[in-house]
Amino acid sequence: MMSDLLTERDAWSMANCSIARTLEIVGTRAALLIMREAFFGTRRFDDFAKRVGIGEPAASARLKELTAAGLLERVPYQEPGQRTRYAYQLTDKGRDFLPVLVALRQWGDTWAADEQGPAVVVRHKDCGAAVHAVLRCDDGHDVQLGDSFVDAGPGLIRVGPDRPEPGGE
Amino acid sequence: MMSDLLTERDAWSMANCSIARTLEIVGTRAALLIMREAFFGTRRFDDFAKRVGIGEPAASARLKELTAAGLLERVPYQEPGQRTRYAYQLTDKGRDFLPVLVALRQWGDTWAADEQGPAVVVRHKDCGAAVHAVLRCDDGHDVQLGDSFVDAGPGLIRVGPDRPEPGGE
DNA sequence: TAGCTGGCTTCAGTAAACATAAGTCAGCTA
DNA sequence: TAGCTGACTTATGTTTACTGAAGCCAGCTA
Repeated sequence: MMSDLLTERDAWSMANCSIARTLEIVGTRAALLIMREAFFGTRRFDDFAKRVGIGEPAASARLKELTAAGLLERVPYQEPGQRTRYAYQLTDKGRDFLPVLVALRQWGDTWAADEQGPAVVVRHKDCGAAVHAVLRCDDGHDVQLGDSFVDAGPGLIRVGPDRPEPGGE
Repeated sequence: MMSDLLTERDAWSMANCSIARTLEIVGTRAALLIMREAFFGTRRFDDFAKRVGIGEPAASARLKELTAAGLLERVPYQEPGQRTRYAYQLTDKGRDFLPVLVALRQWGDTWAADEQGPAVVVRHKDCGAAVHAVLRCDDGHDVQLGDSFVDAGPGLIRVGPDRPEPGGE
């Protein structure tokens, strides 16, 4: 679980952290639940507010952020006898967020589940079996928990020396 | 991406939602970044505050919540010539959260990346190849984006009728 | 025993994310 | 043209998550 890199954790900066940068966009409860709803198929403003359980101003703010960030797009639609309206729908960028939601749901199902079982299940279109998020390496191996370690990437910013962590693994 | 269930989305309640329940525990930016640091090997109070970039009161509050929720545990340790101190370390419940962080990092690497590439890479212990979160169904098939749909689970609470979503897929 | 240090807690204030309620506006229907 | 509806926006207030600075306590070292 640990590499030598971690013994010099203070030697690198988190200024360039993909997790932190992702959370700048979807770091609120409401934004993540709006993404959940978008995957459930919700498209209309009022429905987002109602189904996420937030007020309209909050829905407006979060939808605007997610649209500006490119996870959702406003597309015009027209129902017969109605004027043109706009629906919020997932872009490719937004659709690619599904693994995060599946992983969150999966953790909740495992560790914070209701007695009655999960409310919703994501299924594979082809076979109908339940879908899970799993870890896999580029060589194609399944990666079990504890079988991975954190390494420096090309964008790592080093800033100074470090002291060792207590205990060790 | 959509099932017939979604055309009756208002017929089910999200009172029993694993994603929402998970976000009750780790729904803040600081809590998620503390979990990131825990996987990086950080164990001491001051280091969490410094490396996450939050104040000590915020670190204290979030660490207390994560400990109470069982993702972290306070374990005593003693360095030579020092008194007994406590370190925060991941429990099984906390370690099982890794796929969420991998998925978040992966999305950030893809869609909000720095020009220089990612700061850190998670690697497989056995082969050193980079680790990714992928979706797989219980029948063992890889699930591509768009090849899944949302279905009712046993814990679904139905509440009333619905109106159709605009547009359709 | 007097400091020093790590690991917090307390205090006071700010900022962000929310709530509720009311208002606006476009354009279809009557 | 007058109302109605969906989709917002605006106004105001509350709650939650933070910040910085200071204080406290245990126990090791001098």
